[in-house]
Amino acid sequence: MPKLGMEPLRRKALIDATISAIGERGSLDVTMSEIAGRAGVSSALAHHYFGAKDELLQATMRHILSELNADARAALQQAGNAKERVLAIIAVNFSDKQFQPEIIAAWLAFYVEAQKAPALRRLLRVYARRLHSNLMSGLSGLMARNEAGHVAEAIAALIDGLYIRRALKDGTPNAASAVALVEDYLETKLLQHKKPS
Amino acid sequence: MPKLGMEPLRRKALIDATISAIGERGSLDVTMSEIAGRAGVSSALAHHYFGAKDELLQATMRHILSELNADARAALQQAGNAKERVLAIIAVNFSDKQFQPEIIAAWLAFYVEAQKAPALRRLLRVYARRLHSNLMSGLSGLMARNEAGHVAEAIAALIDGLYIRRALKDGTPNAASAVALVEDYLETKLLQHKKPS
DNA sequence: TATTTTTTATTGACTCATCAATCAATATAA
DNA sequence: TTATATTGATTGATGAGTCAATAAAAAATA
Repeated sequence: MPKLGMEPLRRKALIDATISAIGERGSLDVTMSEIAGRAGVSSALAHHYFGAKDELLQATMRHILSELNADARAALQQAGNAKERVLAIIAVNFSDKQFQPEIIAAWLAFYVEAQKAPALRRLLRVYARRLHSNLMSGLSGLMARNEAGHVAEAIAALIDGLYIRRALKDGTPNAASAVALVEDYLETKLLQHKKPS
Repeated sequence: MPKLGMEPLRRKALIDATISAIGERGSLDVTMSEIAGRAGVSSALAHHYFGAKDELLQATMRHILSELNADARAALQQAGNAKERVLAIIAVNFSDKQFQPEIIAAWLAFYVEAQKAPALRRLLRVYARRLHSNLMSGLSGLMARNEAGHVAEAIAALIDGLYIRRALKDGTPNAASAVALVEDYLETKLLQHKKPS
């Protein structure tokens, strides 16, 4: 059993520390020392493994994105029909794992940072495209293609909007009501545009 | 004709400069010198009139909020019936004046800053409440009260979501399609819950 | 009106704190 | 004895906030 190097362990710990630090401060204005401290190492080591702060932030965003993606894939696997696919994607975005203060704060902060950092902007674009295509994978079986496109846009906007609004409220975010709201929208649209089968 | 002091002029100029600086940088990471420079004064003067940077940022947020509020009031004045009231509020949020890159960037940045700055958080709460009650002023005439509440929540989330998503795209934001999306949602809900009259 | 006096407007230069990034030095393991 | 892991101490830049000094305008007084 080969003993792995420290690198992957440290990277993971630093990324986790970054998320929790961002979650607590509510913004990317977190020092490398703060992050390193949470991970139990010196700031010099953080620089050693990530080079610059930007890269650590990018890696963190990439991590959040890939977790979300993994969850989405798994959920789609379980889904039996088209409608369940859509519901699955909605559910993933408001799952306990995703819809928690830390992660929400990180999303918001990264959205802002993406305004000046092209690398982050690219990452967020990837996320937007993936969300859209995941939604379409279900919606296109339920209504006309162009209609499905509009509904996907609306659901995506609803999700982002609910995230941002949740960030404003105190206490534990209530995922249930958020899901209910989005599902209600979907239900309404399904009644309106039911594809003849 | 009394010659007014410089204070109101400078304050206005500094707030405008703040908005444009935030718009360009895409975040609140703007120096006082940068802002002061844009307003054609020294950073010392900015401190003289506003004390601290936080206060300038708060004043800027308050300014944006009050402009939006003024527009909303004016639009509601014009509206004849309940439905027009709702449409008016939607229209205001995507008007040329509000739905422009600078203002959108500012909103986004302020949302993030509100996570740590209680004063800004309070301001955003006020905005959220006002938007909700403005929407309700029309919706409650169109459907049952509890249903109206849900629809108002959804419209508010859609608006915030469309703002945040627009920030990601390049080029001039396309307000028309955003309005169409929200209006389509409203239309659908009206068909579904039309109040018997 | 001409003058001093006071208030308002404005800035350059400075201080102080914070932080990202570096590096030489040390410890630990292969 | 070479590669990996780790840090304390340092550097350098940046930027908020202060302050004493000057300019300009307004008010008061002669």
